[in-house]
Amino acid sequence: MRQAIAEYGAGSGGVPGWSRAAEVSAAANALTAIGTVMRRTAKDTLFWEGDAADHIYQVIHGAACLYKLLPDGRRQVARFCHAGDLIGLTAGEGYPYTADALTDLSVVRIRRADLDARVETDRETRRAVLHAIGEELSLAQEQLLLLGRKSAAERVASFFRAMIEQSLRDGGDGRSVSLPMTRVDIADYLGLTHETVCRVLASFRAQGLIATPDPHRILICNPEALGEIAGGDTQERLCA
Amino acid sequence: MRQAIAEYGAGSGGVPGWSRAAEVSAAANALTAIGTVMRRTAKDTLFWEGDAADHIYQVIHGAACLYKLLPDGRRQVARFCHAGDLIGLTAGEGYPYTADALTDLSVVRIRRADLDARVETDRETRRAVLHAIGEELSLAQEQLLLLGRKSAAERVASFFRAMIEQSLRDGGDGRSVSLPMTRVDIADYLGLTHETVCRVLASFRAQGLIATPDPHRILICNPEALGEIAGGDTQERLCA
DNA sequence: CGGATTCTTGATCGTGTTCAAAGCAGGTGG
DNA sequence: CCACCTGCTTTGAACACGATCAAGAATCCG
Repeated sequence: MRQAIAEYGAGSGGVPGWSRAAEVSAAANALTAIGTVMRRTAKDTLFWEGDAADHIYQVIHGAACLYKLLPDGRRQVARFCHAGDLIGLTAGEGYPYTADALTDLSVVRIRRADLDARVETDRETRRAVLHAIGEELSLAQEQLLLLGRKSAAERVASFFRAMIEQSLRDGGDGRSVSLPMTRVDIADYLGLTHETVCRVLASFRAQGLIATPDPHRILICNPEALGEIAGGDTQERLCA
Repeated sequence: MRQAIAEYGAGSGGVPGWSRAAEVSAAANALTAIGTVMRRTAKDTLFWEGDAADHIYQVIHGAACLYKLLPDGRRQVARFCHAGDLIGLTAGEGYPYTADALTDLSVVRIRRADLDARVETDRETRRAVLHAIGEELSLAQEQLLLLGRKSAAERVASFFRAMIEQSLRDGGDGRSVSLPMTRVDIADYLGLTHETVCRVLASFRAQGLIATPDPHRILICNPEALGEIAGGDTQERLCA
C-alpha cells in the first residue's frame, strides 16, 4: 500500500521526478550542503506539533502534509509540501504543526542552528529563507480567504488550480494531475468533509470539467471554467 | 464618529497607550529611525491589495485591519494590527491584502528598499523582521484551524481569548477589553456573519461568561470557561 | 434633534454535515 | 492463487448549523 501511494507522485508524468528535485535544490539554494539526506516511508511522521523545532527539512522528492489537530481529533491541514519546499521554519520554540509523509519521501534535514548561522553569513541563504517564509505566509493568507469565505465548489476548484500549477512547475502538462493525498486529506485541507469533496468531484465530473480515471488522478477537461469557479485569485483593484 | 471609534482603543485602560508604543519600538527594533511617522483617520486605507509593496508600516498607536476581497464583495479579514505590529511584509511585488485604519492611527512608514538594506547590514533589524514575519505566519496558521474546523462559538471564544491577551500586552487587566472593530469586522475575521456573531454574544451573555456594557467593550466574567470553549490552543502531544 | 450606521433579535432557508451502507482496490495470509 | 480483510471512495437520506431575509432598537454624530 505504501508502495502504491508512493507511485502516484512519480509514476505518471513519465518524468522521473529526481531531475526536478535536482533543479530545485541547485537553483533555489544550496541548503543540501549543510544538511543530510533522509528517507521516510509514506505515513511516517517527520515531527509532531510542539516538538522542539531543532531541524528544518527541505523536500527533495515526494510529498508531505502539515496539519494541526484539535483535542477531539478535528484536523486542519495547513499545507501540502512538494519538491523544493521548506518544512519547519518557525519563530517559536516548537513546531506549529505535525508533518507527515504523504508518499515515500526524500528530504534534506538541516540543523536549525546551522541554518541560522548561515542566514547570518550568507546572503543567498538569507534570501532563500526569507522568500520561503514569505511564500508560506502568502499561501496561508490565500487559504484564509478560502476557508473563511468560499463555497465547497469554489474550494475544490481552487485546490485543483493550485495542484495544476504545482504539476506545471514539476514539468507536467497541466492536464493530467496526480493527487498523492486521500479524499480525507483534501477535505481536511479545505475545511470540508470527505463526503462533500466526493460530491463536488461528482458534480464537476457531471459538468464535464474533470475526469477521474482513478481516485489519485484527475484529468482537467475545462481549466477555464474551473478557474472561474475557483474565483478571485488576486483581487482586481476595486477603486483607486 | 471617527473620534468616537478612536476612543475605544485608548480611552479605557487608563493607560495613555503611547507608553506602550514607545516600549514596543524601543524594545523590538529601531525602525523608527529609518521611517517617517504618519497619521491616518479611522476608515482611511493605508494601501490596497495589489498596490506596489514599496513601504512597510509599523503601528505606533491605534488599530488596523488587513483583509482580502473576492470580486463579489465577500471579505476575509486576515489580521487586526495593534501597536508594534508590522504591516506589509511580503515576498511579492504587490501587497497581498488591503489595510484599513480601524481607529485613528499613528504609523511609521518605512521604504521597503531601506528596510531591505538594513536587514542586510543590521543583525537586530534582521531578527526583528524574521520574528515579525514568523509571528504573522504562526498567527495565520492558527487562524486556518479556526476557520477550517471550529464552530461559531469556538471561533468567538478564540477571538476573545486573543483580544484578552492583546489587552494584557497593552497593560490592561484582562477583564475589560475594548473592541475597536465592528461586528462586521469580527464576523469577516471569523468567517461568520455579523448576525451569528451577535447571537453567540447573546448566548455567552446568557451563560454569564461575558457582559457588554456597550457594543465596543466586553467584560470577561469567566475567562476559564471561555478558554475551554475556545479549545485546543496548542495540541497536547498525542503520542511520542 | 435628526439621519445614518451599527447592533440585535426573529423566522425561514439552504449548504454542508452526519449517519449509513455499498463498492472497490490493495495487501496479506492461508 | 484465491479469499479475506482493511482502508478508501462513493452515493443516499436526514439533519443541523449558520446564512439569509427582515424588522426594530440602540448608538453615533452632525
